Amino acid sequence: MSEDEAIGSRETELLAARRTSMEKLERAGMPAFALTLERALGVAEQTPIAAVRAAHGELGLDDVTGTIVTLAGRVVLKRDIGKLKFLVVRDRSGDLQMVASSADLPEDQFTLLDEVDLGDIIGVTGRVGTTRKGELSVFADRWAMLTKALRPLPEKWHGLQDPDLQQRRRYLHLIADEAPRRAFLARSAVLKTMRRVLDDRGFVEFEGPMLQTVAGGANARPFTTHHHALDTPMKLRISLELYLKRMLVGGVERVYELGRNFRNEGIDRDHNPEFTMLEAYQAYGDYHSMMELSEVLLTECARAVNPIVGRDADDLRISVQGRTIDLTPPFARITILGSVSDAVGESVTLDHPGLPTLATHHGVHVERAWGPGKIVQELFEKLVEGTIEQPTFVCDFPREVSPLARPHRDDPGLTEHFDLVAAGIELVTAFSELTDPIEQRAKFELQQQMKEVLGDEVHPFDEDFLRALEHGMPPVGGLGMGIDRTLLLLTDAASLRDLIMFPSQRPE
RNA sequence: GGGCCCGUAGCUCAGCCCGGUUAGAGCAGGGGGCUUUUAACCCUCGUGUCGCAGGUUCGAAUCCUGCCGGGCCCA
Repeated sequence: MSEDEAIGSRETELLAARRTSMEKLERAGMPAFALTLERALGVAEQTPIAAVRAAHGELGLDDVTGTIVTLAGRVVLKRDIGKLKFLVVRDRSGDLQMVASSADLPEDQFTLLDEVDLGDIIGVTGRVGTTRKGELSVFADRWAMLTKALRPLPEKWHGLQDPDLQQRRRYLHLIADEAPRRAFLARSAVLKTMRRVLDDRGFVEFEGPMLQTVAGGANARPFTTHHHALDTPMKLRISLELYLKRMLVGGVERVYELGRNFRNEGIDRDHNPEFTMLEAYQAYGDYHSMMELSEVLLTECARAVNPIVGRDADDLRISVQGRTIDLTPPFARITILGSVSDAVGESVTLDHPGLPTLATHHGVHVERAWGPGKIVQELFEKLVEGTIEQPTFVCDFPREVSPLARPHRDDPGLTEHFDLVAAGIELVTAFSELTDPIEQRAKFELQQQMKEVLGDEVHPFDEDFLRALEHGMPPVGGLGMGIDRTLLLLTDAASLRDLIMFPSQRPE
């Protein structure tokens, strides 16, 4: 937006005042946008504010040391007493007060401080000490503008409250509030921890294609686009699975991908059109191996996130939505049929003749095309999933609803498929993977028939994936873990939008 | 898709129920003062699409309808 498009005279006036300050600085020979700290101030390195605090925690009142430091950061508060000015500077590690006295600074340097506004990024060199009230400060010998802010900061006490603006102008939210910074750091900690755990176990990180001609591996509407050079429609991936399995066919026995999936569906507190998933595959493992891996991944991520959100690193009893969730392994193991049986108060099996009636009785709308397995899954989601607080492996999903999992070793009507649920949130889905290409084709065909009957969009399935399976994939355990949902649990956030710095939004 | 709530200055919010001077405050900003402040303080300065459109009325930020944007809950 150019300045003449600014709406409202108040805003125009604020912007004009900052332009005027900028011009005054430059007329006085101080660039409003410095090249480097060294060029501006003659010092190459800033001292992190946390380091200044750590080194000078024991000073009493009115005690100025001989230690010279250089701070660089954003001015977040300014108190001007006339011949004495107090500015609070914020860097990545914390806040520290700068004291500027007309007695210590050259006159032109002191006068130019009038042109420093809240939000400007400055550099300061001076002695570390305390004021008469004991506030740790840097007593400035010289300072320089590093970057002039041409727009004002949000309200200094209440910050940026409008949830829409918090997301659209996340840069301001990050300045005004520590919550988004914690969310950002927690995500980084989770990603780093997952890579460490998997790398230590011999897994190799892989990057599969995001642009695909067939978007498979899940049931979701894809985003579509067009590749001009190939003159062909393309889709953004909805899952990582099918390309990781191709790598297994190719002989990579332990492989994982941490990456973005895209689903062209609704937005709410736990859905965003783009979201981050971990998928990991371990040859010669099965879903029991994946349970152990899930436990390690979740607890290690908790230890990494804990210090960021103010818990002791090893505290695995975390508070989520007012309840205490104990992440200490081993997690509980239940079966989906057992849990649904408990919820309805009678034994539920896949050959239970009254299943549709039972479901309707419990408020589940039953589609004609649904078989018993789908009804059981719906009953589970409606009656059980949200009530599971402590981390629990819900095991042995019906074959009908789990097209990529292998049949259960003890019951061919079920699959070796578990979901890990905690605080009512589904965190992990894992299988003993289906390796039989004939069975896999039959499953895909069944899924398509179901969609046709329901009138849903039918997409062709991935023939090359089936060809790869026909070349032979070793027995393999695989898991998919939602990173955003894991963060929702570990940071006790209210919504995914608090954890995704720039969530999908309507254009401004 | 259904229900409830919100939208007033750059930011944070009053005012709306029960219509009636010229729509207010704090922060930020302009001017002035102040050598120890801690959201500094004191004096002073306001050209706002009261989300948009329509309606009711002598009169609408305020009541009604529709729309747009956002939030929470449910599906």
